[in-house]
Amino acid sequence: MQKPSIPKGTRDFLPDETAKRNYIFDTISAVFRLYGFRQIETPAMENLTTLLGKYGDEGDKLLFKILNSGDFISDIPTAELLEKNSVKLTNKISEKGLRYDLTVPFARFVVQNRDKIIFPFKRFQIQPVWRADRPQKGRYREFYQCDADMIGSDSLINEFELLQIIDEVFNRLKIKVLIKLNNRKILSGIAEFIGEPQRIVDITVAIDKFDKAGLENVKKELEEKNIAAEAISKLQPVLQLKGTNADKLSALKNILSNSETGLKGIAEIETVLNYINTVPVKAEIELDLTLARGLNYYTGTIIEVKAPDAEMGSIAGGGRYDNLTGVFGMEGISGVGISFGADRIYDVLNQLSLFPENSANRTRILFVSFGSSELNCCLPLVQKLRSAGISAEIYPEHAKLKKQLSYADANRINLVAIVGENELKNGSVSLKNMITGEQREIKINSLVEAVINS
RNA sequence: GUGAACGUAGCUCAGCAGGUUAGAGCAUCGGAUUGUGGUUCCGAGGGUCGUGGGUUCGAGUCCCAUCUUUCACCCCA
Repeated sequence: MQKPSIPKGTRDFLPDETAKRNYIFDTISAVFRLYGFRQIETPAMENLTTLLGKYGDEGDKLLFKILNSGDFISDIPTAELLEKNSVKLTNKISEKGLRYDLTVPFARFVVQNRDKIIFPFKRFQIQPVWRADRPQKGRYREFYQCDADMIGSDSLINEFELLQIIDEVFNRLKIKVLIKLNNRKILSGIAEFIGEPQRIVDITVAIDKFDKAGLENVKKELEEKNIAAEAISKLQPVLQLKGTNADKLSALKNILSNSETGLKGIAEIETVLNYINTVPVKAEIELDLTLARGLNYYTGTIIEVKAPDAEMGSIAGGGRYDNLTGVFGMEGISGVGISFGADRIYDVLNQLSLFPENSANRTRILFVSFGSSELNCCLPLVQKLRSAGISAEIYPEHAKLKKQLSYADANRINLVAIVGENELKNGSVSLKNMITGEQREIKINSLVEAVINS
C-alpha cells in the first residue's frame, strides 16, 4: 500500500501545535481589536484576473491555479494543445487561483463592498495564503498571515499606530524585535539623486540585498542591470550612512535637497519618529535605507520586523500604499497595513523556548469506565461538571483500568474519577490526583466543589 | 526556475569492503499486576530498504533515471 502524504510545503498541526498556534493568533487578534480593527474573511480562491499582475512576474509564477471544472479540454482547438504554450493554455483551462496574500483580496473586497464600508476603515484578517514556492527554512506553501490595514486615511498617525501594534504584539509574545523603517519616497529620491529615476525597481531590488550580500554583490547586480557606473558610485555613500536615525536623516536632507519626493519621504519618517518620541515603544526602531521590500505597490512608509535573537527572515512587514484599489477601478483610497507571519513567529517562539506552559486547553477530569451500572452513575456527574464549566470526559470503552489511567497520563489529565462497585455502594466517587498519586473518596454531591478545589 | 544533500519499521536512526533469514531505541499491543498511570522486567506484531531500470553468481550497499524531503539561490512571511 502506498504511504499517505501531504503536498510539499504543507503541514499537519497536532493538538499541542494547534494550541501554540492559537496562542499566537489570539495574542495578535487581541491587540488588533484593542486598536479598533474589525475582523473579516475572504474566500480561499479568487478569480485569476484579481490576482494576476499584482505581485510582479515572479509572483504570477508562484500563484496556485485551480483547474476549471467540467470537460474543459474539449473546447480547446487541437492546434493550441500542440503549441505546448503553458501560459496560454493555463489561461484557457484555469480562471481561479488560491490567494497569494491578504492585501490584494482586501483591495478587491473594499471595492466590491464600498457601499457597506465606513471610511476610514480598519480591518484585520487572519487566514492562510498559498504560494507555489520551493519550501525551505521558514518558508511554506501554505501559511497564515495576520494582517491589519487601515484605509481611507493619509494620516501618519496610522503608521505610528501600526508601530505601536507591532511593539505591543511582540511585547506580549515576549520576543525582542528590531523594527526597520524606510520610505519608498526616500528610495525614489535616491534614484533621482544618482540620475536613474526610471530604474527605481531594479535599484531597490538590488539594494534590498545589501544586508545579506554585502556592498560588492549589490554593485555587481546593479552593473548587470546596466546601471551606469557613475550612478553606482554616487549610491555607495548613501547606503553606507551610519549613526543614529537623526544623523541619517540630516545627512539625507543634504543629499536629497533637490528631490521634492525624497524630502517628502524624509518629512514623513520624521513625523512618525516624533510620534514615537511622544509615546515611546520598547522595540528598537532603526531607519534602514537599504530596506526596500519586494512588493511593488508600496508608495510611502516601509516596515519590516526582525527578531535578532532568532535565525529567521522577517517575521512581520508592511507599509503604505497610496492607490491599491486603483487597479480595481476605485481611485483615491490610501492605505497602510502590517502583516504578521504567524508561522515564522511560531518557529521563533520555539527556537527561543518562549511558549508559555498552557494547561488551559487540557481536559480537567477523566471518568473511568467499568460497566453499565457504574456508567449510569457517571454520566449525570460528567454533565454536572460540564455545566459548572469544568472540562470533563468519560473513557468510552470498558478497558482495563491500567489502560484508562495511561490515557489520562498521556493526555496530561490531572484528575481521574473512579466509580466502581465500592463507590456505587457508598454513593461516592474516588478522586485520584495524577500528579501526587493521592486518592480520596468523596460524596457524590460534593464532587463539583472538590474538583474546583483540587 | 537554478544548485547541493538525504531517503531503511508509525518516529529517530544503525547496517563495516557487495555475501545466509535487514537490526536497535522510542511508540503500539499483550503479560508480570483481572480496581490503580508515570518507573521496572518479559514477550509480540510491524519492512516489496522511496520508485523504476542497470552492473553482478549475488544489491539496503555500486551506477543511471525519477519522485520525495531538507538546505542554499531567486523571491518572500
